[in-house]
Amino acid sequence: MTELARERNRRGEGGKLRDDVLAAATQLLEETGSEESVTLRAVARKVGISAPSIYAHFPDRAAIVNAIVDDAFADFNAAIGAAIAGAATPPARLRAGCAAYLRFAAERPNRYRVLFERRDLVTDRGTVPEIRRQAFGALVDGLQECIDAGYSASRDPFGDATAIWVALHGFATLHASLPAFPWPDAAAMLDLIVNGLAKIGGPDRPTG
Amino acid sequence: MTELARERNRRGEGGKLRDDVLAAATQLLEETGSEESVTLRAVARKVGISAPSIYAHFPDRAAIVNAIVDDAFADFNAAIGAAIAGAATPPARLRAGCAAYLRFAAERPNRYRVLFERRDLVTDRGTVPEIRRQAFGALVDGLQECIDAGYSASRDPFGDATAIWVALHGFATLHASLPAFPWPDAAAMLDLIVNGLAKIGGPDRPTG
DNA sequence: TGTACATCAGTGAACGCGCGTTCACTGATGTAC
DNA sequence: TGTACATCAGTGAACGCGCGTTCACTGATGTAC
Repeated sequence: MTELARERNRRGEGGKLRDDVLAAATQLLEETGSEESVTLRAVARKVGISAPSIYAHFPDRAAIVNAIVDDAFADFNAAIGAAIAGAATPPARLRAGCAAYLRFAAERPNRYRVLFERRDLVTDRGTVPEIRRQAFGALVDGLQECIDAGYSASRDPFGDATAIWVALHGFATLHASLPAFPWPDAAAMLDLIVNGLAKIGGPDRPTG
Repeated sequence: MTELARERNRRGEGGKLRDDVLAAATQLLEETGSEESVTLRAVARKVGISAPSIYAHFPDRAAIVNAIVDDAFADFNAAIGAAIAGAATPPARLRAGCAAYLRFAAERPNRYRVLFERRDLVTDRGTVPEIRRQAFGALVDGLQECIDAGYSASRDPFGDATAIWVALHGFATLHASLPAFPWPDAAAMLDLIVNGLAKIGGPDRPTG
């Protein structure tokens, strides 16, 4: 990650450059928030190598971006998983997961953008890899838990989880795009979203 | 808008080129969905002029994009306004406005993107122009109407309208980005969002 | 009615830039004998 | 222990591209006399 000066790897350790390239590309993306700014030449400058050296490790530019996205999902899943694990009751777990979602988006907006705001997602072929669906799965499971334990009146956990997701995503992205808007704080927004859409009477209290 | 062949405007009608440039830029943006693709040269090619001619009408590239955004908001406001005007009761008006929001986003996703997904929004200086706040204002008013008429149990129309907005936006953008996801249809989503977040008992029925 | 001229709408070439990618290469490092 | 050599990690120059912007200009059009 040093800029310019960099020692050549020893024989057999050429693979280290791959990690350095990925780290530099990630940093570039987080600094600028723009996928377009992750150019081979910018990455090479940051790592301190020449641009063509990257071809030994990635077939093309798109491969770098793709690797970053999987990394970002891994972080995201870990953050949400940790939050859920730290809460005791089903509704607390649901809330904690959603709170972690908003926290991740607020603290690392450019990393969040990579998850769900990429233009080329539309053209992705085949099925979505498990790593990119994991957090949503946890949301559905969390809501199901709330239903089973009598906290939620939801009769369609998948649909209601989808509604929660779109609201969280909408808040996360608009909040980042329009900071001047008089947003409610994240906790208040979370109450509106979770209570309203997960059909939970009040925080941590059974409904009926 | 003809590609390549284009007759020189008569004297005194040079301003027509401004409209042509704007139309071509808009078309370009709607075709590609990417603001970056609205380059002076691409616009010039589409209009059938040379690139420097644009400078007679716009000081720089950013000015073109800005003009497009205001145009897009005008369309957006008109679509929502018309939908609201066509409904009779307060909750029907609220629903119709939200439905028009999702319809606009679904039918013209790239034009919608221009409204709330621009990266450089963050750097916009000063206050947001009225034209860019109008639709949200209508949403708040619509919810207030529902409260006044006894249809909604909301006690914070501004906050609850914000929650509705983020959910609509989240659905619109994710639906466009991830078409392969098993989305509920727009009407079902609308029910979840409006009923859950506007605190309306059922469609078109007073709550208590 | 004719003509000189100002003005307007738009052109074409050029600038320097950063980009992805290719190609032939260099020079240090480890290994086989 | 010394040395020839294969391999590995990476370089530097070059390609053609599209970009925003500048500059000096052209030629048609309308107007004043």
